[in-house]
Amino acid sequence: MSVRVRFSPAPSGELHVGSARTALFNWLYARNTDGTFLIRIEDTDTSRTREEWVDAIGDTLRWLGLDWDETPWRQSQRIPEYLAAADRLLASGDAYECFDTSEELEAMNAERKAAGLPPGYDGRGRDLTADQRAALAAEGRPRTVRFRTPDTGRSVFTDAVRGEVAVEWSTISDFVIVRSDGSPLFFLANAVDDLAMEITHVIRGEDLIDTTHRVLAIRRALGGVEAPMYAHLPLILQADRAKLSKRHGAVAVEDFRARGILAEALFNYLSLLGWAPDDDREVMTAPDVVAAFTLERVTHSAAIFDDKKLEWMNGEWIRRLSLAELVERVRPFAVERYGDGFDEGIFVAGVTVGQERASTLVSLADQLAFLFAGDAFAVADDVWSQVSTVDQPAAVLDAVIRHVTGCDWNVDSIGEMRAAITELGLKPGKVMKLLYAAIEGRAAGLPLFDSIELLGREISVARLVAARARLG
RNA sequence: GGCCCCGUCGUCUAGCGGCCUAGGACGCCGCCCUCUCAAGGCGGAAGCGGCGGUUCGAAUCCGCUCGGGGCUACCA
Repeated sequence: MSVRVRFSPAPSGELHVGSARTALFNWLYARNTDGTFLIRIEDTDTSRTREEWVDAIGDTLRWLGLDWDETPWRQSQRIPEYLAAADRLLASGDAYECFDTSEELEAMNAERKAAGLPPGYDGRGRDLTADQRAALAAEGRPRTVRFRTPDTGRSVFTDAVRGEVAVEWSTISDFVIVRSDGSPLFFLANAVDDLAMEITHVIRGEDLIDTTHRVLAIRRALGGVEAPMYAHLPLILQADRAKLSKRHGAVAVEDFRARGILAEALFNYLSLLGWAPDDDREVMTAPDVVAAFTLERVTHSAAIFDDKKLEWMNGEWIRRLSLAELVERVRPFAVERYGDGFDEGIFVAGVTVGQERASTLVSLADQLAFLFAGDAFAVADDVWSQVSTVDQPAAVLDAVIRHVTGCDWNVDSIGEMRAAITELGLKPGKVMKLLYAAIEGRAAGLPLFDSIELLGREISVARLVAARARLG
């Protein structure tokens, strides 16, 4: 039987890295097994769904390199299917109608809490007669449909990464599957669709592990024979071990993209959060990961998202890109910043020099600022006060100005300024930050000699002279 | 509170009874290279949560305990 997996995002915001990791693992499994990767938009909660997010999530998945195989399913277009399923459950007695108001339910839970009982529906609507239901409905009370869970016994399923997972049915009370506004809930839609889509493997976050029992119960009641294999992935946590949230920096994939993280790097990094190949490889291409991916090697414990390691990996990928490719990746960030003074030749030369040490596309684009600053170039006060404290700043600048004014115009000749500095009895490394600031406006940046060559003699000398003048 | 899942360096992980005086990577520290450094090279500190068992032998198996996370909605 061919593998069919699905990624089912709720379009209530941008794609979260946790969701992206779930999508990625589904995709990896499908590609590794030559199976089918499907998308299902879970938009039954109309109050939280926004159409723009549907497109945005698709764009993000494509950017990450995750392609899907068939037209995405939309739960909002399948409401009649879910309600028909609910009717069948009603007819078979697996579900029943309830007419409790939210106030009554709140009061019920308050009572249970006071009595030391866990919260949950007490089953008060289970045995209403048809007449009673009609009467309650006539009162204008809200009508919901609840699924009837067993009172005894255990629910057991085998998870591909966790093994056997079991829970007592007595701890799961009857739950709502159709809201009072007539719309279906997650559990129902999930069971109906996994059946209809012939999903063979459900790969998702561990936060959903407890819902599996309920979805599986509905599935069985609906006549589903063979259940899909479930695989619950460890959660991704932030540094304080709490769930990833917007309060703690970037959590949306688009945030990383905007920061200049490469899709290759995020793909690679996310692959290694909760999974590892059976060797020491870390920097891996998508085909490498696809070839090595198995559910058996998915790890069990929650993983903390390490931004530092992501940045390191991003640098690795920046170095692996061809120059032409890197230029195209940096371009939008550079155009955004230097639109007016943008010069293609200078830009490409700058990226060439910066590729070796950059960690993000944004940091690389930022380092190019001095090349496009023109007459607006200035060294910020805080930078200046930090770099002007080197030994003999005036003598250093005088010597360098003299050198740059007269030397041949190539990197090696420009670099001979080191000798001029040494002659002053100084170690070049100790005073270079002054020169970096004078030329690039920052204490550290693109390699200086290349930068001076790129800038040209006239502008370079002018900037050095300006710095000298500032010393007084 | 109840239920479920999880527990190897700060972090991601390798490990599936002897190959482990626990390996790799990020980060950190030091040194080197050197024109800054966000790159490169070399080296270092750093971990099996705890307690009992099983066994000739346990990071690996079992129990308890402690700790972390998740769920407990007319969200998904």
